[in-house]
Amino acid sequence: MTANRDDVIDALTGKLQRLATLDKDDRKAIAALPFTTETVPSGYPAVLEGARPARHCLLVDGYAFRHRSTREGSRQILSFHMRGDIVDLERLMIPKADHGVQTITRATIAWIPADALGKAARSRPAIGEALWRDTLIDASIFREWILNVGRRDARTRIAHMLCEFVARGVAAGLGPGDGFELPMTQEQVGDATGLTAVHVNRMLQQLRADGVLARDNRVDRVVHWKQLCAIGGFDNAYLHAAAA
Amino acid sequence: MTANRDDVIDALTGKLQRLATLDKDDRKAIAALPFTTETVPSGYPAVLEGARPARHCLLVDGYAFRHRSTREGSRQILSFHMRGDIVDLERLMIPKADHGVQTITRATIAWIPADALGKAARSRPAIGEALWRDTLIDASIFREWILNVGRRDARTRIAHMLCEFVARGVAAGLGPGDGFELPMTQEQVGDATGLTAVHVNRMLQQLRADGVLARDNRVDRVVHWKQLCAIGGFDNAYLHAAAA
DNA sequence: CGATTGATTGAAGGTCCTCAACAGAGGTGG
DNA sequence: CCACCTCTGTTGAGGACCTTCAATCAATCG
Repeated sequence: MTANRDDVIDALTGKLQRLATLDKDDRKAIAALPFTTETVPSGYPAVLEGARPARHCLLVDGYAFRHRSTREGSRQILSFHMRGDIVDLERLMIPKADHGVQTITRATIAWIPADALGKAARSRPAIGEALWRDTLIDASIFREWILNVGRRDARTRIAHMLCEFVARGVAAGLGPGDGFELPMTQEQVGDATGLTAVHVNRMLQQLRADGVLARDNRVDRVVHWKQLCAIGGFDNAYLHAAAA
Repeated sequence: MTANRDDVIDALTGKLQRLATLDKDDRKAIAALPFTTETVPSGYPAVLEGARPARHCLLVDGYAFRHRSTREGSRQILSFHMRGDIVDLERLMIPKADHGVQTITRATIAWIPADALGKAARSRPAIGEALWRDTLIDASIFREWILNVGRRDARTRIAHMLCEFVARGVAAGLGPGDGFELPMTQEQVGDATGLTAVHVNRMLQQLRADGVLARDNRVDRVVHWKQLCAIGGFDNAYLHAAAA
């Protein structure tokens, strides 16, 4: 959990080279990026809705999510994030945050000054391309979530969301699919899927009974990822090989 | 409905200059873009899911939507589109279409070769910026739809979706908010909101009884946009002034 | 002019929500 | 070091929102 400089650069380089072909100078430009690191507890509001921070939030360790709320105050989680993700990349072009970011677990964050990242994107085309592609894959994931929340029943919906989470975690090098630990609470699963925590609880119990999840030590793990994908109707094409 | 060259350039320039400051050379580059136009009937599948077309689809007249389906075949509409929208911009960076595009009404389409658009985006930074910003606003709209489908009840949800549609139509210069004509069928409203056509029908009748919509000649119109926004809890901030 | 599309209505039912209570783990403060 | 509180998960009962199925009607289309 300690944040050394190499680890931060590794996280970012690893992510970007999955998105575009980087040459030596691109890597140098990434390694030259200024940043400051910070370790924060779970539930930490890294970006506030409506703010205009002049820095970007790179997640180096731990998990986070983006969220928005209705007028009445019910919360919707929009995406989950993990190592290597810049959780507020859209502010390269849109200064005002239209949603918040919060950590799920204790997390290590690297703050990158907005102008430095923007400059890298502009001066190194491959970096700009990687970042743009990242935002486009983000959008593709949002589209899948609209489908997920709009048209799948609770069990399928939860399974699908978890499959994506694992697929992206595997791509980020956080471990194999089978055995992957799920860090989010049942309430967070509910907020991500448009369900109540109570109903999520009952569906997770079904998934455990089906043998695709297992809970021990107060933590759920995926024990049969392939079957979970089958239950969720998960097809990773929409991740566009950013999580192959 | 006839597609003359100026009208196409107008549609695209009008859209892009809402997204970035364009100078004379930028405008020239836009005006120099090659394209072919086509007028297609309603229900025309402009882009097929899974295809890799080498051209972009600029909507010059009429309406369209993007859609995805679950394994079981239920369809979800992901966004609506209108004059000036390039409905498949993400393929600048992502070659394979992960969703389809279909017209709602008879429509005029301008097909722009992918390499020409990509070249314009790269050689003219302001154009690249406008296009990137457009995709990011797109993503912001997707996020709002996740919230809409996940956390609002049927009546509010439909009202919100219609408010956005009108707001974007007004921004595109298609008319004033009050009196704005809704071109989509009730089934399409259902597919966009994750509801059945039957329930949409009942909710629309409520909205008519509330005096915010009126149907005549088999077409619904918004007659009290401001109140519709109030019902839908609509706040246009997430459109980021692309539709002020 | 039959067939199709879109809108409408009614009845019945199911998925998911709301409300409520409780248990266990962990953290906190006296 | 224990009492207390909070957070997360769990269970049960009842109900509401929305779906499903079905039939009808008007308008458009080939």
